[in-house]
Amino acid sequence: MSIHMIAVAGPTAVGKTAVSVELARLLDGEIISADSMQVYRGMDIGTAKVTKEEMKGVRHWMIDVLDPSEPFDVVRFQSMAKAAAEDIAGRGKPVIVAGGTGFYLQALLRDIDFTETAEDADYRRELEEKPAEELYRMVEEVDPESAIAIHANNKKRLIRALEFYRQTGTPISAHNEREKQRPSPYDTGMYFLDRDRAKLYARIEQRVDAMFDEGLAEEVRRLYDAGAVRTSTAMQGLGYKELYAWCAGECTLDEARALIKLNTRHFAKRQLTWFRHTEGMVRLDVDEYGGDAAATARVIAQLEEERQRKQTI
RNA sequence: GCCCAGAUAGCUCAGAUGGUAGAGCAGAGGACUGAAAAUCCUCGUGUCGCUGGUUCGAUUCCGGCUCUGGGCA
Repeated sequence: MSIHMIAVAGPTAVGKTAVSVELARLLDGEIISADSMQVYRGMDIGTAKVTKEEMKGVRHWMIDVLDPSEPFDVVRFQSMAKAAAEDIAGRGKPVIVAGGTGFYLQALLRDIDFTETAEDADYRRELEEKPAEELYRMVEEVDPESAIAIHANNKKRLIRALEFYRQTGTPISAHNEREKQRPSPYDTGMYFLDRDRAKLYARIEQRVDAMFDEGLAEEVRRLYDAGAVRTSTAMQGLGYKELYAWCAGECTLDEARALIKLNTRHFAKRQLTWFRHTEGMVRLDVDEYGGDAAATARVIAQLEEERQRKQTI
C-alpha cells in the first residue's frame, strides 16, 4: 500500500498553518512543513513559523532542523522529508504536507529523482563569472533542448544545466523529460488555498506590520550580529534580506518595511502561478468558508474521502 | 491680492519647433526538476485639468477659469 499524503499548499498569508493543523487533528495525521525558510532555527517571526500553541499538539516535521549558516536545497529537503513521511506512514498515520514552496512539494509528492552528484563549487564559481550570453552559447552547444526552454537571461538555470551536463554527461532536458513522465508513487491529494487577491494583499501587509511589532527587526539584527552571511540561503528569505540591508546601513527601517510588503506580494503571486498550473491541484477559496480554518479542513477531509473512494472503484 | 512654476496611465514623471503620447514603479499573466521566500520572461489608450480662440488640425500656441506647489505682500 502506498503512502497516503495530503498536500495543503497556497500563497503566503492565506492561512495554511491553521488549516493544516485542523486537518491533522481531524485525521490524526502529522505535518511535514514544505517550506524553505522555516527549517532554520532562530528565524521565527519573519517566516511566520508555527508556534507551539498553534501546533495544538500536532507533530510537525522539518521545522527548526538547521542552523541559518547551513545551506539548504530541494534535494536535502526531499531526503529529509521522505524519511519523515516513511516514519509517519509506518505508524499508520496520514502525512499532511503543508507549505508554500511549490518546488519542494513537487519534489516530495512526485518523488522526483535528483541523481546524486558531488558538489563542484569551483566549476559553479567559474560559470558565475561568465556573462549570460556566453553561458547561453555553452548550453546551446551541449543541450540545445535546454537552450530552447531556458531564457538566455536566466543565469541561474543556465548554470544548473551546464553543471548537470558536466556531472552526468547527459543533458538536463532529457532528465527533466523523463521525470515529467513518471507518475507519483504515492497516494496523494493536493489542495491549495486561495482567496480574493485584494484581501490576500491586505493580509500580507497587515502581517508584515504585525511582524515588526513582534520584533522582526531585532530578530534579523541578532542574526546579523551573529555573523550571518548575506549570500547564505537563509538570508535570501523575505524579510531577512531587506532587513539585512537595513542592518548594513543601506536603507531606513521604513524603506525596508515597504520593500518587504512589496516583495511578499510578488512572491504570493508567483506561488499562485505555480499552484494554479500544478496538475491535480484543487483550488479552495477560503472566503467561501468564512476564513474558518476548521471548516476549510473539514472540506478538504471530505474531498479526500471522495477522492479515495473513487480510486478503489 | 500679486508674481512664478506645475496640471499627461493607479503613482512619479518624460515628450512632440501643432498631425490625439511614452518610461520607471505599481498591477496583471507566465516559466521553473540540486540557490525556489531564489532566478527569469511577457504585457502600457490615457476626456494629455476645464473652457474659449487661432488653425485644415491643438494635449502641444494664445486668453480666461479651476486646482496644487513656491515666492511676495
